[in-house]
This record gives sequence, C-alpha cells and structure tokens, in this order.
Amino acid sequence: MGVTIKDIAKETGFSVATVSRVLSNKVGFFSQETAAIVNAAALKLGYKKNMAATELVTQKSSIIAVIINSTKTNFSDPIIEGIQQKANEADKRVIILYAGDHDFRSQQRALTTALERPLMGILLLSVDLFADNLQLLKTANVPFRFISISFQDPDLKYVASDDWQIGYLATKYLLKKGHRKIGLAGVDIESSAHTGKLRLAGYQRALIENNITPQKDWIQTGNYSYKAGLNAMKNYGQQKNVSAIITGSDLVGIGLLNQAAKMNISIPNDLSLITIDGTYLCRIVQPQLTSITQNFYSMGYLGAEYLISNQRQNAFTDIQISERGSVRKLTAADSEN
Amino acid sequence: MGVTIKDIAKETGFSVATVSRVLSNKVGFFSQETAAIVNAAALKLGYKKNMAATELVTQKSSIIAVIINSTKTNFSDPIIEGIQQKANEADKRVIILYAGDHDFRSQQRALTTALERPLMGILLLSVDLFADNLQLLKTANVPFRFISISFQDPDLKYVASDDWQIGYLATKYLLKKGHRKIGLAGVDIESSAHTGKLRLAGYQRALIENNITPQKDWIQTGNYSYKAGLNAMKNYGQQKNVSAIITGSDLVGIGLLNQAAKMNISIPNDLSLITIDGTYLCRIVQPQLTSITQNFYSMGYLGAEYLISNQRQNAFTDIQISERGSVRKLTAADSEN
DNA sequence: GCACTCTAAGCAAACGTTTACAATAGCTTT
DNA sequence: AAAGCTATTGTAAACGTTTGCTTAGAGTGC
Repeated sequence: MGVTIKDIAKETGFSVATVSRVLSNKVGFFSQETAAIVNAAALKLGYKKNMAATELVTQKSSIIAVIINSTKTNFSDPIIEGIQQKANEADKRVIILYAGDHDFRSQQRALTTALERPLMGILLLSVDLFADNLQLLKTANVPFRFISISFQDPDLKYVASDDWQIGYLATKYLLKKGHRKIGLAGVDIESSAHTGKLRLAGYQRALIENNITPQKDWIQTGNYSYKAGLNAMKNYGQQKNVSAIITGSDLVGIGLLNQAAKMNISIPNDLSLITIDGTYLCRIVQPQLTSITQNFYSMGYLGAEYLISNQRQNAFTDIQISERGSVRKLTAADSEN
Repeated sequence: MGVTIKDIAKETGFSVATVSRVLSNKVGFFSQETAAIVNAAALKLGYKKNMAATELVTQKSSIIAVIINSTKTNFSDPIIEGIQQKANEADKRVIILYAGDHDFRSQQRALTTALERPLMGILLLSVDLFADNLQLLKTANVPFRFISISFQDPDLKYVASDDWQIGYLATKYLLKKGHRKIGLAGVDIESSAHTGKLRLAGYQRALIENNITPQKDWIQTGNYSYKAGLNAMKNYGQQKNVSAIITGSDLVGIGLLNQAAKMNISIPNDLSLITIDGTYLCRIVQPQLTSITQNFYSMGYLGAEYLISNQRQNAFTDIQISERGSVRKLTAADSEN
C-alpha cells in the first residue's frame, strides 16, 4: 500500500540498508549528501515509517501505554500531561487505554491490547486490578508502575502522594483551626490499594496525638464518588456530630457540600470541609473548597521518568494545603456546645 | 524473548501454519482435537500474540485511534465510553492519543504516532487541526471522522449535534419562558470548525422569527472555557442588558454563574441561564444548570460505527432540554423594566 | 609501496505472523 | 476403479524494517 524504504531505495539508487540508516538517523553510517538525497526522496514520496515492521525486528518500542479506569477521575488530566511532558523529553510516545469502570473484562481487554505489542512500559492510573489481571501483568515481563495509588505488595511500584501524611496533615490543619470533632468521609478502606487505609491511619494518629479518641460515627467510608459525598452527609445527619469533615476526593467534597445545602447546613458557617485532591473542581463551586492539594502533574512526570529510566523504588510527590473558603476557625464561643 | 507460534509448533508437533490457524480461529481449517492440543500448549507456555508481526503481514489492524485534545473537555468521557462500547461489539481495540492544547507539535506527534502503524481508522474528538496536520491526515489514506464538531469542508465527515438546532432550540426555550433580551456567551465563532457559527445562526434565527433584533452586546464570544464564562459576565456588567443567557459549554455556564454571584446577581432570580452540553457538571453546582443536553455517548457510539462500517455521510445525534434550576419564567410584572 | 584505518555503502538474515498453494488421506459418486 | 470432493495439514513466501558482516575505496604512516 504505502511507500516503503524499498521505493525510496529504487528512487535514489541506494540500497535499503542505507536508506534505513539515514531515515532512522544512525549517525556515522552515511554521508551528508546521501542523507540529503534520501530525505528529499522520502518527503517527495510521502514516506511513513511502518512501526509494525520496526517493532517486529527490534523487539522493542518507544511506546508507553497508560491504563486508566473510565470512572470520572477528574485528576487524570494533569497526570497525563505530566507523562506526556516527560515522554516528549525522552522521545517516547504515549497511548492511553481505558480499562472500564472496575470491570474485569474491560481491564483484561485493555491489558492484552497493550501487551500484544512491544512496549516500553505500562503506567496504571489509579486502576485497581483484579487478581487475575495483575497476574497477567506481572508475568508479561514488561516494566510497569502504578500512579496515584500505593500498595503493600513489594512487587508493585508506585508514584503517589504519601497518603498517611495526607490524612495526618488534613487532621492537624483542622485541629489547628480549633476543631476537635473531625469526620472522614468517602475514602475506600476495602480496596487492595491501601490509599484509604493510610489516610485513615494518618487521621487517627493526628487525633490521638491530641488526646482525642476517634469516634466510629465520625467515619463514613465510600468510593470517592459524588454520591459517596451525598450519602456521607446524610449519615452525619442534622445533629452535626462533627464540626469539620475531611473528604476523600473533590467529588466527595462537592457531594457533601450540596447535600449539606439541601439540609440547610451552611459551609463553612455550620460545618467546615477540607477535601483531598485540589483539582479545578474545588474552584468552580461555591464556596470554593479548601484542600490538601496533590501534585498530579508531578506524579505523571515522575512516573514516566522512573519507568523510562527503569528505577525500582517508590516515590512520593509533594502535597500542600490550599486554603480556600470551606473551613472556619472555631472561636471560644463555639466551644460551648 | 517471548513464546512464539514456533515454540507451540515444536511443542505440539504441528506446523506453524496449523498453530496459526487455530490461534487466530480460522474455522474450517482445523479439527477440534488439534485445536484443543494447540490451545492447551499455548496456555501452558504463556503464549502472547505479537501484534507487530500480525499487523505487518496483514497490513491492517483492529485498532481505532482516538485523538483528543488535552484541554479539559469534560464531555470526552461519555464519548469515549460510546466508542469503546461499539468497538467491543465489533471486536475492535481502542487507543487514545492526546494532541495537546491546540499545539501544532503535539498534534503532529499524536497524528504520526497513530499513522505510523496499521490502523482501522481515526476518530478525532473536538480537535481543531492545524492546516498542515489536516493535510497529513488527509493524505494518510486512513479513514477518519470528527466527533462533536462539524465542518463545511465536504472531505471532513463528522458525527455531532446539530449546532444550528442547539442555538435555535435554546433561544426558543428562553423565549417561551418570556425572555426577549437573550445573550449568547462563550462560543467560538473564529475556529475552522463551524460549531460556534452555527449556534450563533440558530440563535439569531429564533430571535428574528420573533421579531427581535439581536443586539451586538448580547453576544460575548469565547473559547468555551470557565474563564470565558467569567469574562462574559464581567462584560455583560451590572446593568443587566440581558435577562437570560445561553452559554456555549457547561464550564462557561459555571464561570458565568460564579462571576454573577460575585457581582451579587442571583441566578435564576436576577438572570436566567441555559447551558449547552449538559454534563455532570450541571448537576454539581448550585443552582443546577438547565441545559441543552447533547448525547455524547451516542456520538461516540455512532462515530465508531460509521468508521467501522465505512459509511460516508455525516450524522447528527439527538439533543434535548434538561430543565434544572437556572431558568426563571418571566411574568407580567417583570416586563415593566 | 605496504599495511593499516576509516568512511560509506551493500548483502542478506532475521523478527513472528498469515495465507496461497500443494499434498495427503479418506470418502463419495458414477 | 477412476474421478472428484472434503477435511486436515504442511511448505514456503511475504510483510517492511534493522543490523552484523562484508566490501570497496581513500587516506595515513612508515
């Protein structure tokens, strides 16, 4: 069909070997004049390299596959941007595959689509693999790394935020603002990723360090979704057994915010809220949400970097507190109730 | 490196041809007993097909490349889901490539990454190609189709909403609600895609049919972004020369909403707002935004279907009005000012 | 003038599949 | 019993690259 190096060889009178060397820029194997002739011919004929052939013979490729679950993870964009940036710098290519919404078959399809070709490596964006699919990945002999979630399994390398710190910091922040009855909402402590468990542990530690015993009804678990936020707020109920809440994601925060409004609970006047993630969503709702902001861009960049340079260790990216409008400082007057 | 069909041939005693036929399920060319033996061996050895080889010899592939621009198009998710769904039904694979934020080099990179391998076809999600890149695509001899934006160029096929209808319907709706001074905000009427121009035309037509002369300051163009919404509202200003506004995207709508709040203009009491898109964002802000809702899932599904079945014509997907809380019906009392 | 090095280029094998064509055996048809 | 068909399998070419090895010629040092 298309134009091949053979066509260029015929056109220019050189052998395919020489044409190949010019086109893949194997410096030192051709003269400048030859290069000029070959490149001109390639341009003239509209040559496009057939990667299938290249990958077949070289047995490797410059492609990084990014696997992402299709549930609305609104922070995937900056991660992907970070990956793209690093990939460009290292002259790698990026393709993205959707692995469905925690669906075994979709995961498997994405994984095999990726593994059925030579690959530089695989980056998994907050996708919690089923055991069989994880096995498939492990045996594939392709480097891979998780981004934004962490695991105990030493075989599973990751770049993520320090989720213990996130829980700890968020809690300390609220304590400093005078809150003592602090909730945690919408984090998943069942998943095989231990993100949620770590956040919970950090949260509990901060409370205990301040001589506060965490109450069971302060914690409303969930799957980081908008709906989880709605439900959490319903469960906290009108009686406000907490004065401030940490939400597991921006969507949880917004869900909680809206449910509170429906219940005539005003944020931050009646209830304070700090959310984990800090994506643009925090800035488009009213009030804007104070957040523990994760550095997603950096997560992607670093993930790609570690994958490319074949590093083995895990890495944490930085987090920071972004003060917006959803946390109120409690005063002496508040302590009365 | 990996296990090849040769290994399986050696293991089972069959020829590579037979193994290949079993593994690629060329029915009628092998017996059931043979298939059982071969499949067992493939499983045992952990065989994984090398797609590079397959694509090289067959000169085609089952891959659909989806090119998407990395700016926050919050509706890309349902489109991709639709594409995935159709692709699964037709046993095709989907890969996604980011084309940057209207950046020539990024576009080019995405395009060549895609074109450098056998491909079923290319789907472009609201990406406005630079002329040279469009040329690259046109000459590549690969079927392609745009999704969610439309063009005048008869070579560029698309699946999108009928943008003229969108503008027309939104305006008619507001007219029915008693509004006569109607704004249009955040649509791009400069782009080579004529989405914005069509919406504008539909809007104008509806006004004229109702003997209303569109005023220049009713229209605030923009690039569909959150910021465009903020700016538009600033430009409309405190004096409220319009009583209702159509916004070009959900983000524009939210931007406008928030800027209005800052200006102490209450929606929908002081100003009505209907937005175009109707993604989940409409439901997570307060008040929830009334919208002309596009069927993005269907857009993706149909786009993939047309690409796969090699259809030539353009297609429109359905739109509908979703009434939420951002439009107020004007009463006789309102007409006084 | 000889041995050596260097540069530029060609030859041919290799990568892992698919598939047209050929071959075989067993069966049916006439 | 010859011819033809069917079911199953094998042989070998082909896809478009890359690259180790080889070659040719020119330059260099003694």
